[in-house]
This record gives sequence, C-alpha cells and structure tokens, in this order.
Amino acid sequence: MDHLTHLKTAGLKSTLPRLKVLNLFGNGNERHLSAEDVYKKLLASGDDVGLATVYRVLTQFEQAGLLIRHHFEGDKSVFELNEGKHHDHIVCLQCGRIEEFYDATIESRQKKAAADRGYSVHDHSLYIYADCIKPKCPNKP
Amino acid sequence: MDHLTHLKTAGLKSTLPRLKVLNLFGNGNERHLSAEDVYKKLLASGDDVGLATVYRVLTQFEQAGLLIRHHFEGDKSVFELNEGKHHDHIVCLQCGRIEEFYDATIESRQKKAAADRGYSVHDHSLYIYADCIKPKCPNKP
DNA sequence: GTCGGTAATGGTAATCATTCTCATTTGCGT
DNA sequence: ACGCAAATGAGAATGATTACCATTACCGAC
Repeated sequence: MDHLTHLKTAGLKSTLPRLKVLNLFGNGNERHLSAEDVYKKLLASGDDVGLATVYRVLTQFEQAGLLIRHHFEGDKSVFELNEGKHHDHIVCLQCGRIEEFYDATIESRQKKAAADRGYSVHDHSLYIYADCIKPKCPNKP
Repeated sequence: MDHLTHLKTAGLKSTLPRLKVLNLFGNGNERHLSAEDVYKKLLASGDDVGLATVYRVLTQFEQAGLLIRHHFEGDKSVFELNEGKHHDHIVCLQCGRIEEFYDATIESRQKKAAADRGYSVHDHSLYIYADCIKPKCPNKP
C-alpha cells in the first residue's frame, strides 16, 4: 500500500504537506523523529510547511494508525512509522541512539500480568534507558 | 528511617515545605501524584507552598532517590515514593487508576535484551495502558 | 477542464507544564 | 541570639504543543 492509498484509507485528503511528512518517515534513515525534527528536515529540503501543520498532521497520522507516538524521557513526543510489527525500545542516554527489540516472553508476561488483575490491555510501552557501548556511541546527545 | 533522617542523608536541609511534601507521599492514600496534585493538596490543607518550590523539591527528591518520576501518557510528570522495591505499572485509561506489579521474568528478559545488544542499563519503564474491569472502574478520568 | 464548497494550511497568539530570576525569608551552626 | 548560606515564593521566561482564523488547495460535480 503506497502513501496515497494510506491517506485515503485513513479518510485523509491527499495534500502536499501530508505526503511530504509521510515520505520523511518512509524513506528516512532515521525512524524516530520529533515534530521539531520533521519541521526542520522539511525546511532543509526546501519544502516549507508550517510548524502547526506538522503537529496537526503527526497527530492525525497517529490517530489513523500510520504513526506511533512515543514518550521517551524528556518532554517532546517522538514518532515512528507503524509497520505493524510491535517492538520495544532501548534508548542510549548518551547519544540518543534508539534500538528496537522484540521479546515474545516479555509480551506474553505483560498480557498475563494485566489479565490476572482484571485489566483489558490497550497497549503498552517499554523503554530501556541505557548507555550504548563505545565505539558505537559517539557520546554526544 | 524517618523523613528528617531521609533529608539529612540526602544532604538536604530540613525545611517546612520539604517535610510537608514528604508527608504527602508518606501517609497518602494516593501513591502517585503530579506536581500540580501536590501543590493543590498542600493548599487544601492550609499549608501554602509556592508552585515553584513544589517543582524544585520534587526534582531534588528524585535526584536524592526519595521519589521516582514517571512519564505516563500525557504531558505531566508523576511521582511516587521510592520504597526500594522496583515495580511496573498498569494505568487505566478510563479512570486513571494505577496498579503496580512485578514480574521477575520480565525483568530478567529486559536485562538480557539490553546486554545482548551491548547496552549497560540505567533503568527502564514499563507502562501497560488498559481498561480496568467494572465495577472497580468508576469510568471517570 | 472549470467552479465551488469544504477541508487543510500556516502564521501567530494562546496554553500548559516546567524552569528561571531575584528579592526576601528561614534553618542551623557558632 | 547572630549571621550567612541555602531555601523559598511570586512572577517572568521558556519550550512544547494547541487554538484561532483568514487564506489556499483538494476534489467531486458540472
């Protein structure tokens, strides 16, 4: 399913700003971007979209299920493309690198923990804050 | 160790505002409070501390290890007394109820996931967002 | 292809949580 | 009791995000 179709499916009109934002997440080497990141990257590539639009579009995409919003430590939201495969995150506190991982055992234990206590799970977030090993880590935030 | 001793140990002067905040978390029926919550509760009980002080004190307590800061969904930080026993949280999206749980298997799998990828863990946060079962849930945020 | 209505955009002001500034007050050792 | 450094509190400042609203761009009907 291409971007245009994605938008249609979500009941969103296919506009230039929206396509540009989707493209960023689609091609991008960086999977995890904040609103400010997206805004700056678009400006840098000559496409000027308003910051307000970026925020609006990101929220719409999240609600449409195209993007996933994360609240890592710190105040700003970070988004990534929802490619259907759930995963958790390890965040390097030194350089900000984000690594994804999936552990079936953790997933099932979580489900069980919630079920045992009478909760019906919507979703969950697991963030591991760590230092990544040099020389991988440039140690610069 | 009582509150006064806690402060001393942390190298913090024992002041009225600090004791009042610690008391809130100590006695409180509610373990999880935001800065605004703390501020309002103090005002309600006739003790007037400034909001700035509340924020400052909460941050100091966090750094001293007396409190733990959480970033549940939404924008504001939530604090709870650090009683030494790590646990994760289930948050009811309907009524805001927070339930704590601990699962040794999840803990060890997390550690392993990070270690396998060359990370040295600082800490981690696992939040399960769910609906709690009626009639427990008053369904009112 | 053009027209028109509606939804989308973007600049700016407003909001919310949090932090900073700085003059005043308080805790605490002497 | 005194004095000074540390703590407080009121309000300004900040940073992220949202609201407002006049202008502009999609898209379906003709």
